[in-house]
Amino acid sequence: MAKMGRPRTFDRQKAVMQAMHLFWEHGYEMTSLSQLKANIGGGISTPSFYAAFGSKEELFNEAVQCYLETYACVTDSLWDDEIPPRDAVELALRRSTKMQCESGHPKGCMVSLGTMSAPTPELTHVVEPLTASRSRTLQGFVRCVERAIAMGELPKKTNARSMGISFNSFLLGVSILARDGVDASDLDASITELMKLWDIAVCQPK
Amino acid sequence: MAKMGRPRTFDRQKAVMQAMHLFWEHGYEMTSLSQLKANIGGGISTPSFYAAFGSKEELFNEAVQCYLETYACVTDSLWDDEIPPRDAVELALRRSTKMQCESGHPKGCMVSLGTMSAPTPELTHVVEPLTASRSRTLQGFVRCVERAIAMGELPKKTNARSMGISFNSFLLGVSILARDGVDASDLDASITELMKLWDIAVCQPK
DNA sequence: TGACTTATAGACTACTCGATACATAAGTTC
DNA sequence: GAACTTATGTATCGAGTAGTCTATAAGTCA
Repeated sequence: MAKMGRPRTFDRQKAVMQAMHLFWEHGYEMTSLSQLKANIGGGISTPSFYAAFGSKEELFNEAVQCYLETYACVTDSLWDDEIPPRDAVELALRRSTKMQCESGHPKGCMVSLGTMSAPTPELTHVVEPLTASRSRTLQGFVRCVERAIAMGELPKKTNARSMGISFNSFLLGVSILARDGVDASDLDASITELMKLWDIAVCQPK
Repeated sequence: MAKMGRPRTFDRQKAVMQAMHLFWEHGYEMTSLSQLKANIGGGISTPSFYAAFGSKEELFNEAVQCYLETYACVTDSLWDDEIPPRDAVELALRRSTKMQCESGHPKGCMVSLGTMSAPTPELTHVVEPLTASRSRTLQGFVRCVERAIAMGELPKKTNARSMGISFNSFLLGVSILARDGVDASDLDASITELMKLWDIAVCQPK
């Protein structure tokens, strides 16, 4: 059974993706309704926008959800117990960095850059999914180190949280460096450096 | 000789500092004139604002200059040739991280977070001093590694740019973690981890 | 004192923000 | 066909944006 009523003149799912790119680029507050409307299906009117998405905030939530289900999956390896923990960490770093430098979408990570997306206290709840995602990624890095300790790959005295924070902080910084135009190859080479942190921890006396 | 004309009712230098804190917290675009006016000397009028500072952009420039001359000095060790290069890197990381977590001012680094401060192309020139400062800090880290290589502390085959990017990316990430409320002690411990990157490079075969 | 200089306060400009009312167009269902 | 449902276009809302105009207050200098 087909849907009733006058059909929409634009592709709603495509519109959410376009909105995601705008929010990714400029953040929540700095992306205006005019921008969003202009970039959806070659330009739509205000009532069409509200009929389709409810409000700017609701569209943002959809856009964030869309990001988390697609681009943000580059760090999924952190929760994959079938991958050796060192590989899981390295894979997350390399995949995320590669994605952040890709062309075809804004540079950097929408989740990381979302820190400055809603600077006022009233808007904290809007970016809550981004905050939660950052927290989850940090936990993912820590988890991999803990898994390596449990497996006996890393010594028991290894400080999992400190190591996790090191990897995570590096990755957060990549968003800013990618925005500043640092080459993907340079960032990838620095991951090779960073992974030595893991290797030296392996050699540490028990 | 005293200054002519009606005296200002607020401390101009203090006002620049207050503006700096606001821009630091919310970024350039997201800090409104109303906020700035309300937070200067217990509240000033619009004409007073423009008489004293010229425009929002000019005040921002002064605020950035103020930041660079004060808080941003935490990384000065990177250019101090009297400090051994490893110490210079560690000092920059620890001082900056400590500063970013201090109370009494916004969390994180104004320069790092400035990436999202002016998301539109027309505003690129406004945040240019911040962009330049980020570039300079990256060069500072690379420079320390190069200095260590020249001194024979690190092997000649060390990739200075990769190592520099690793340290710098970590430090950029600290701004986001500090905003997310990660403890200063946890960040400091992760610096201890990160510095092992240097020590393993020292042990590398020539 | 009077001329000069500077800062102040209140009112106002043109513009953009997110969001809404109302009438109409374009489909499906009966 | 008529009833129903949904999307669209025009016009508009009140609030907030950065910034300006005009008049006045408060100081220094001769």
